[in-house]
Amino acid sequence: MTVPTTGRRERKKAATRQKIADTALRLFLERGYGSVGIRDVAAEADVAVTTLFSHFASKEALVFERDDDFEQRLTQAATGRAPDEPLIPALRREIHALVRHCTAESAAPVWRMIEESPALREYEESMRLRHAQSLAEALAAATDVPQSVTACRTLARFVIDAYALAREATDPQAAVDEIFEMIEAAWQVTCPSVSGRQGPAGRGGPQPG
Amino acid sequence: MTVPTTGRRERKKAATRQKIADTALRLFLERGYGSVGIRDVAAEADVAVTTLFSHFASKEALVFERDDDFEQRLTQAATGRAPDEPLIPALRREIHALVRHCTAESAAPVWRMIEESPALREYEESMRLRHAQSLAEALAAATDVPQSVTACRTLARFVIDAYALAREATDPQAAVDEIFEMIEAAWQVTCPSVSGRQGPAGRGGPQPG
DNA sequence: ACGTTAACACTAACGGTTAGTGTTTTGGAA
DNA sequence: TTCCAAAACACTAACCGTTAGTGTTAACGT
Repeated sequence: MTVPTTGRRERKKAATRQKIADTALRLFLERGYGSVGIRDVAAEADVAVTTLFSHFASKEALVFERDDDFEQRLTQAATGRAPDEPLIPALRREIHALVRHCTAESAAPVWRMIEESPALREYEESMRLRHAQSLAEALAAATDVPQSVTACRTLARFVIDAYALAREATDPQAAVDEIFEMIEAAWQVTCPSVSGRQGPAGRGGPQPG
Repeated sequence: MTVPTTGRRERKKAATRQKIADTALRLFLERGYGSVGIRDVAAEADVAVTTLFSHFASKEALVFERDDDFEQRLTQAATGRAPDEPLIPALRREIHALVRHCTAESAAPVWRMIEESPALREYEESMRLRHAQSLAEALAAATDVPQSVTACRTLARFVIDAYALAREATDPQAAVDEIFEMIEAAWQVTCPSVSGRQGPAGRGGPQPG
C-alpha cells in the first residue's frame, strides 16, 4: 500500500497503451483493417512489435480496447442496482444504453469496420462469451431469489444475445424491448412461486428453498 | 444432371478429404492439437499443404468436419416436423439428441481436446453463430404463426444457447429441459393471441397480421 | 479421341505471434 | 544519494497458419 496507485511508471505505461490504441484505430479507419499490418501500427506508434503485444493480446484486441467497460457496466447493472429495482428491467435499461451507445453516428465507422471483417466479428463473439460468463457469476451472486446455476447462465446468455441481436435489427431500441419481453417471460418461469406476472414489482421475496 | 452424383472423381475427392480428416484427428488426439502442425498433418496424410486447405478452410475445421450434419438436423427439426407436432417440443427433442450424442463416452476425448484449446472453442462459437442464422431462416420460413423476424432470430439464438449451456452442465439432459421451459415461455410471449399459457397445444393458428 | 475442368502438387511468401536476449527506466530501500 | 530489483521496452529471428502463383495429372462429357 506504499504506492498511491498512480506512479509515474503506471502513467507512462497507460500513455503508451493509449498511444498504440489510438494509432491503430486511426490507421485501421484510414486504410482498412485488413490492409494495416501489426508492423505498420508498431512503427507508426513508435514502439516495437513486442511492446505492442505486451499491451494487447492480439491484433483484434486493438479495436475492442474498452471492452472492460462493457463487462463492468453489465455486471454492475446486475449487482449494483437500487434495492427496490427488479433485476430484468435493470438489465434492460443497461442494454438499452449500450445499444444506443454503439449505434450512435460517431461510432458508425468503427462498427462498420467490425462488421466487414470476419476476424473482428469472430473476436467480438468470443468476447461476448466471456461477458456472459462474468454476468452469470454476477447473477448467481446478486439474485435475490434462489435460481439454479443453469438458469443464471441461461439468463446471462440471453441478455448478451439481446445486445447482439438488437444491434443488427432495423430498429435496435424496439428490438431490445421485444427481446426483453421474451427474456422476462423466460425468467419468470424459473421463479419458484410467482403467481401473477403483472405485479407492480417483480421483487417481493419469493420464498427461498 | 447427366452425372449420378457419384463419379469416380467425386469418390476420390471424398476419399482424400476423409483421409485428411482421419489423419488429423488421430494426430491431434495422439500428440495434442497445439503440438501438431498443418505440415505434419499434410505429410502424414500424404498430400500437399495446399491440397489440405482446398478441402478444409482452416486448421480448426479439421476437427469439426461434420458440422453440416448439426446444421441440417436442426433446420430439419424446424421445417420437417410432423404437421401436428408443435415447434418447441420438436426443437427440444433434437437438442436432446444432439447433446446426448456429443456427451457419449466415445466422443469424450475429442470434446476434452476442444475444451482445452481456446482456438477450437472460439471456432466452435463462431460456428454456432452460423447455425443460429440458418435456424433463424428456417424458423421464419416454417413457423405457422407470423412471428417477427427478431423473434425468430431470438428463438434461434436461444436454442443454440441451450445446446451450448447444456453441454457444460453437470446433468446435460436435465439442463436441456430446464432451459427449454424458459424458451417455451419466451416463445409463448411472442404469440399474438394465446390467452392461457397452459393450453394443450401451442399451435392453432393465431391470426396473421 | 479430345478438350475442359478440377484435383493435386510444389515453391515461396505473407502476416500474426512468440522466444530469446539485452537495455533502459522507475520506484523504493540502504 | 546510491544502489537494487522489477518491469517496460527494444531487437532479431523465427514459428506457424494461410495464400498466391504456377504447373501437372487425371477424369468427365462430347
